[in-house]
Amino acid sequence: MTVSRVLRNRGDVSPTTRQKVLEAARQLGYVPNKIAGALASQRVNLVAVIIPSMSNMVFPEVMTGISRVLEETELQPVVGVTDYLPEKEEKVLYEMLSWRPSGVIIAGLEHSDASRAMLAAAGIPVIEIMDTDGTPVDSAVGISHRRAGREMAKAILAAGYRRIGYMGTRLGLDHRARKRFEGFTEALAKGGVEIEDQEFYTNGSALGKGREMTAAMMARSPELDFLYYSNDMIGAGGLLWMREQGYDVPGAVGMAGFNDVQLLHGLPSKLATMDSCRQEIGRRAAEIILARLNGEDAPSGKVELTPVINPGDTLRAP
Amino acid sequence: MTVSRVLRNRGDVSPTTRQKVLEAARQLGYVPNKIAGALASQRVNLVAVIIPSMSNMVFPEVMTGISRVLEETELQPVVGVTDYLPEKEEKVLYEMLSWRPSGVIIAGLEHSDASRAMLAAAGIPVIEIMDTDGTPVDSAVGISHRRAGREMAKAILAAGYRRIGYMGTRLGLDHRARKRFEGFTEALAKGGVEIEDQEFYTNGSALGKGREMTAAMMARSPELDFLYYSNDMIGAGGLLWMREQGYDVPGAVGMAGFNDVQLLHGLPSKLATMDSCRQEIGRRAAEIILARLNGEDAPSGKVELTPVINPGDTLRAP
DNA sequence: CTGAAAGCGCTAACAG
DNA sequence: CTGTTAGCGCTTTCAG
Repeated sequence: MTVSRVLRNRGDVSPTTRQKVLEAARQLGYVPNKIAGALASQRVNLVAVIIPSMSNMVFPEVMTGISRVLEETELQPVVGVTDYLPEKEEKVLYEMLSWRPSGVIIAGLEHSDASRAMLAAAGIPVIEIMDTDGTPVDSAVGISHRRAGREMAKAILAAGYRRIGYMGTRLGLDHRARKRFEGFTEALAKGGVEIEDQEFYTNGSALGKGREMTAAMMARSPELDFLYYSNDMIGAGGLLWMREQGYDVPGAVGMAGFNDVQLLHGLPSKLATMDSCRQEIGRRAAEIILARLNGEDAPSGKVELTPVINPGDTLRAP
Repeated sequence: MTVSRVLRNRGDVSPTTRQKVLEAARQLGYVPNKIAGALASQRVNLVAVIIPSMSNMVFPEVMTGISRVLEETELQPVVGVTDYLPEKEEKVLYEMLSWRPSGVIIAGLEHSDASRAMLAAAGIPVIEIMDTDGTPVDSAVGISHRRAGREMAKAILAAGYRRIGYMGTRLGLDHRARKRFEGFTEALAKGGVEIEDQEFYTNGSALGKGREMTAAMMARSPELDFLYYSNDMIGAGGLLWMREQGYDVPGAVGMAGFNDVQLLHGLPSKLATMDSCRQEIGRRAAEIILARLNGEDAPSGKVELTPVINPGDTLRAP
């Protein structure tokens, strides 16, 4: 009835009636039932955002980008976490899709067949974020991690380092870290260089883990002149340790991480890193969803952003 | 019809029919419409979790606690962020309640009248978390921040420090920081000590902010022999700066923060801090929701956890 | 064990 | 401008 019109400020309603309805609603502490509304209108103002992890430094920034854009609209982000597990991703996706969101923003391009099928069949805009090395179901916004790895390798070689060690999360779980690693080794190979030592970890306090792994690696392979980390947190831990031990960084040993984590900007020494454009990825993804929903023909396909190397204090000038 | 029974494994269905239905569902890529289901059954397996911020180190851990418990049930957490703004909290709450969740977990005890009214009228379990200094709408799980402040003040006095400076977020936005500050000054007053210098900040990179503020304060008030920070991040920044400057910590100047942020465990020197029981808070809150939903008469009222001081390397022994 | 029927609380179209 | 009428896709209840 008219009430519905008032509550949604739709259609023409006389100011008098309008006031009456509004008043009554307030007095009753009325909260509309979106479930019924959604069922009737076949529209849900929710955007499903599916990410591997919450605690990771990368996600909050992506989320900020998404929120910034969505805040000015009716749309609301709803977050689901997969813990990097394909089965869990499938479950979370199923669960979210069963609420018929208006769009999906999902991290990564690697999904189980079932997940891809669901995404393709959902009939809503699907934006895969963070990565562009692969084929998106619909659209993708991110950076090429393979290229990121290559660029870093080139910068390292250009700076004259040759004996390189790598530390990172156990590959396989984290496709983007894996791709960076692949790009990295590939570009090194082109320069005739091979990684001399490597170590992988699964979990633990990142800074502390970085220290431990670095200590172990330098003990094992004292000849190394560069340490490349799959992320800034372990890299920063390693850097702290190296400084304490009195290593000449970046003179004798160079170091680099990945992500350009804001949080670490106050450390005494700044690790070389690469900005992963997290906030912009969030923003762009949300914008594409909006455009699609408005019927505009937004770029279906890939949007590849260009990460920039920040040499910090741990990469000597070429 | 029968299909519904199969998909929910409810009621008696012959294995034959069951198989047929399951097969058909898979082939069609059927994803049930929870909207319709929820409308019909008047039940929604969602728990609204409303928190001030995502990037804050505190939230992910609370979320972990909640997820751990909820994972073994039908219930799913859905997160809303308020940015510490009461108006936004109101909006987010309204939005979430309009989806008729099974329960609400919301940070803090301070809410607008409208928010409290909504929570009270929702007719679902409402758990206010993090804080117990105040009157909950329904139940509360957390620590007493006033007491936390007092305990830290006592420990500082016991260690013999007397000339104390405070740095933290601008009070008023963050009620829990405010309460800690109040408890802190109160206990100091009992010991005949007053804060000699204080500084508040609004935003910025936490470690970096800590450095800046600390530098400014030590320049302004070189007589200080203790620095108390409203959180570990700015405290850690301050500590790094103090070490660089060659201060004798904790000999000449003691320092302490709050939260016991895991992330910082790899720093060269460990700030004295107080564990805020974040994961346990999440766990307990979720458990209460579950118990309530199962009709058990779970503790309505407050559950106060006891934070423990971790002296780290920046608080000398008494 | 399986089918049929009646809504859940709203929106969307259409009459007044 | 305002009321009426059908559903939305499920669950629930009640008969077969």
